[in-house]
Amino acid sequence: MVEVLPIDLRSRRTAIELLTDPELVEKELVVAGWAEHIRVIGRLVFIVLRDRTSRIQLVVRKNLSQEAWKLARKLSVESAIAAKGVLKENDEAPGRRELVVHELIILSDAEPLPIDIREPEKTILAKRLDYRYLDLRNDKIRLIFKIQADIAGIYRETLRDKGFTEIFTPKILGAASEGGAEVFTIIYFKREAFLAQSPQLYKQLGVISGLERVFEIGPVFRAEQHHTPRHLTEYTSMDYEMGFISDFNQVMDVTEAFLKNATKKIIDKYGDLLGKYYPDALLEPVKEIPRMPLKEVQEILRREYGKEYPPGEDLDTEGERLLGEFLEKEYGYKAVFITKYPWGPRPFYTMPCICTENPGEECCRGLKPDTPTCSFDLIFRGLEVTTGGQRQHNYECLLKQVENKGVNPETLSWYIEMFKYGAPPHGGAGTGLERVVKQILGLKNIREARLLPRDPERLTP
RNA sequence: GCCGUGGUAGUAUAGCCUGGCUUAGUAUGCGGGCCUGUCAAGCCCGUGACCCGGGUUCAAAUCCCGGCCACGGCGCCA
Repeated sequence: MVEVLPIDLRSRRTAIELLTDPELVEKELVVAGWAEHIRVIGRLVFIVLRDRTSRIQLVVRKNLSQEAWKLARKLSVESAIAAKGVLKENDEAPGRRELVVHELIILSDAEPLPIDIREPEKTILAKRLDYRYLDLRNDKIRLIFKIQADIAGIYRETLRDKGFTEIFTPKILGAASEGGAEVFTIIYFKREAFLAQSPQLYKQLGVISGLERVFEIGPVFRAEQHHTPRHLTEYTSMDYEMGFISDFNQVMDVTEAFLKNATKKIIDKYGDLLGKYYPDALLEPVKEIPRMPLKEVQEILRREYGKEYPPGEDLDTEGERLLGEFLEKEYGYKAVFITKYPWGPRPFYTMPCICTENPGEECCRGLKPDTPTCSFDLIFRGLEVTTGGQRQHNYECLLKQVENKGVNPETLSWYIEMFKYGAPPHGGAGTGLERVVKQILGLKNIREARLLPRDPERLTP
């Protein structure tokens, strides 16, 4: 038996149509959505109905439809409902229009809500995440994910326009690829396998394969027990890799184009809402991104804040934050590329600067922790959002670098082999999507920027 | 992983320091009632809580230990 609803949802109109379409006034219309507010005023019930587009007020009068009125006065907040009625103009209605209802059905009744969805900041984030589907009923929260989707879209657009091909690489790996970050071990039938912590090696495969310019937007996994507002164990990495570059500035150009594009388009589209909902949101697009060698940055931090860094040391969290503050205050810069990181903290495939200045087999001999490399980080509003650089494409040098880092070449044999067959000079970068979203919106915690975050404790929902 | 702080109704908090003065306070939600122009509606009535385990004590929300969880700092990282 098929149950036929008394209201046909195929003729459903959206709230925004009811509010704006001049043709619809005085017409009989169907709407459906969630009952956001229910106000019972005696023989009169006001329901604010919310759908994906907007909200429209429904008025249910006892003298018009006793049946609908009875349902309406007992309706619970956030129930899914559908209504049929006549659209009227009324100065007292929000948006100056309301639907005078003569038929109402409850599609799905809602129990009392376990969290306050009207003001999300009143409930602790952990509780909101337990009920994320209810948390998202709030416009302000849904906005985060609309912006996230757009940022991923802008990344895709930016790279396609530059001739990059989107690829999809494995996330289940037979060998832990990069070292550095901890990897998750999983059981793959009867064998041990690993979750990808980065698409790095596969992006390079994409370049060498002849695609030349590739990108990927996909999940990566980091088995690190961080308890910070900027780490997740699973996040979305936006990566690209490009061949036939003359130096790593060309790589930074791509990341720079993306960040400028993203901030401009997001602010153009959502600037008003950002200002209204997120007091710390970025309201000015990123215009200029200076490129400063790490040594210079450390010199500034020493001079301005008295921070000391031994040679071959990366910045610490405080240093990143202070640098962001300083550049913003002094020059109005929202973002900065820190370049020429020393070999010590960088992975084995990183291109040492001496190899680009004086190519040859000798260039990668005797790399020391403080040897500068053609690599960079992008700090956006005081937080590292991107890491990138030029990669070593010389087979002999690569072997030396693998050895220098103490990586077992056998687990990487397929990768190292590639460099015997015409690997062009190349480089690329990886950007954390959630970090970009966090920094644009000025969110306090990265978990807010992930639909269903995973951290060392949380595995549900 | 180390360090710090915290865990009280559905939600958010007060009480904890100085154990008994508490029938655990407040706001909001929720249930019931009144109301034909509400718009975070209003008014009246009602409902509901000390994270788990152990210990100290005549007596534990309160003090001690362990666990779990949360938030943050650091290392590290996108």
